[in-house]
Amino acid sequence: MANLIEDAKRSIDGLLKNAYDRAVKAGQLPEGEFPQGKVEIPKDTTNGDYAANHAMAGAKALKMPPRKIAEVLVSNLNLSDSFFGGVEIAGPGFVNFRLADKWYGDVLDAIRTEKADYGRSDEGKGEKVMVEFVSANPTGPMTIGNARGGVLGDALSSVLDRAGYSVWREFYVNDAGNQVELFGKSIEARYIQLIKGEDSVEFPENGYHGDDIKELAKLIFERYGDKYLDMDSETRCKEFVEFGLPHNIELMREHLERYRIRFDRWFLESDLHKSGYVEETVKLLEKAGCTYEKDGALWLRNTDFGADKDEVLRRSNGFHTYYAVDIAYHRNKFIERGFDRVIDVWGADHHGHATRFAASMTAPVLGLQDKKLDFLIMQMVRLVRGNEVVKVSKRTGKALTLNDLMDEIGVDACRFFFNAKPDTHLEFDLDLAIRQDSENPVYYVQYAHARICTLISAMAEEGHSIPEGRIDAALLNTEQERELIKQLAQFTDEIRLAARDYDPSRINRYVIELAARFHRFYNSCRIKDAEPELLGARLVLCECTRRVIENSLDIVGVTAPEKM
RNA sequence: GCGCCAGUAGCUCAGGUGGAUAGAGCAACUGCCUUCUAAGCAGUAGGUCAGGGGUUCGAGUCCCUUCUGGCGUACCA
Repeated sequence: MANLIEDAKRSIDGLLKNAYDRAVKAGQLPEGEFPQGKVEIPKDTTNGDYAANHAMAGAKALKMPPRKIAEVLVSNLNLSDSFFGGVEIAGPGFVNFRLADKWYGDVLDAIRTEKADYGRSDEGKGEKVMVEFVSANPTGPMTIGNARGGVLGDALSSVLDRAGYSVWREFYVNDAGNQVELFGKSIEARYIQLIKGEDSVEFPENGYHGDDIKELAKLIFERYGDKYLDMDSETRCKEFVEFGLPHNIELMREHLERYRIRFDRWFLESDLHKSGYVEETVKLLEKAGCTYEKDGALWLRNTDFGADKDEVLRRSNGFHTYYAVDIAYHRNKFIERGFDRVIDVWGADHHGHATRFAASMTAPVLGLQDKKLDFLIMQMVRLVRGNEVVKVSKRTGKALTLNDLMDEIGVDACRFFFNAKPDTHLEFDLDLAIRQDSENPVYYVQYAHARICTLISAMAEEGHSIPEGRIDAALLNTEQERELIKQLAQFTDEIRLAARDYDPSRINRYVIELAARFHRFYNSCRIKDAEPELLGARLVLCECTRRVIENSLDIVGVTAPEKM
């Protein structure tokens, strides 16, 4: 579980601290608190591989000009046996360190030892985290929005898992409530229309207009004929729902499987109703005096918890609102199932709900004081065909489904493309995305991987296998080789940051940069005609690069092809 | 009205919690394949970081304000 970047940074902190102590002992610096500085990787490598700003940060406390402090510190540095081979002072007082061969060798060793586990850390200390995502309504097929949420949730889960959290993926099935009733009525209308003709019955005003509903009606007719025609509407709708929901859920499961997403659990909303858990949770809030009655409905005093408005828990018709169910569901996640942290991946059209809901969850009676509820709010996807905006609406039934999209552009491109920064709108141009050419960055990365695979097997055929054991990193001394190794070293830290910020799209950017550095190396450093030792060292570098590309793509859920 | 998210090159976007001369990709232009995959590489050009104030050694990044776009503000979920 190596993180050579953090190791290097920590090491610089230690080296400077020792230098400071020596300088104080020699009377060169005033005694006091060692200045808290930051170690960074400069954009421009002429400023070294790592830059420390301790001298600048300590200028005030030590009452000396930063450059002078830097000079004293550097003159007291002892770099022997460290990761570093050189140091210089630059600009207003930066102390710039240059990495030595040992560090580069350690990076390659770590990758070769840890293999598929390279990139893992114990940052999360096994904390139990649930990521709930997709949770699409089972009343119809999944859409482009679900495509984005699916990748974000899945990649976030992967990143958290590798960062040392214990991760649980969950799909919440809204198989109860208003929209399910509407679902039944929509099938009913289509069923009757199918038998008695288009104009025989009016379609429900807010019903689901999609073709999938017609197909469900057709399926029912093919299987059971007109036996539902004389039934009373209520029973008929109930039976249609009982037929349609499992059918749709199974379809979603299939499509998500194709999308390379597998959930640990599909949690049914209806179970919360059946078990009485919703009722129990609402009673809890009622007893604690968090509610009041108005206009025949039961309201939650949400403003008491900092929200901007109160919420209805039980409608005047006696049914619980989604809001009450959501509170019960999350209470179940934390209390009954013991998750320390829950991350809900929601679309931006729910963000208002998220803030109010987060307020509700602080109600003391729920007992979630030491629990953590977070939201990953992703902005909307705007579907465009050239200059034309494509409307996405389940009701009109004209939305492009996730499955259609996978047919059109392939799963790899889909997964890679939707793993974009969550908090910006995603403009998805279908004309562009449908093109399977170099414009799509996924090919750029996959090409690098395939290039390495064929190279390694071609070399093997010529009798050059990858050497065992530690290689002499001093051989890999060109700028391109050093830059490539530095990028390989960055992987563990990149995962840590992606987990910390709930931003798995960092891995996309990371692996694109990794591929770029590999291509640069490949173009400037010949392998085939190199001296045997250098050839071996470069093969090791190739193999390490291949491994890290594979590990990265695995997080995003994209395949790493051996040839293209 | 109020709240959340965004505004960086012609287009799509990065910018590591305040650091050194703001970066990629695409599009445009110029080079590099009898030599390991040219789905690649090297280079040129392209900027009032939406506007205006402020905080400090130092701001794309933090604070205030104005403008623009998206979303939310249901006894729907």
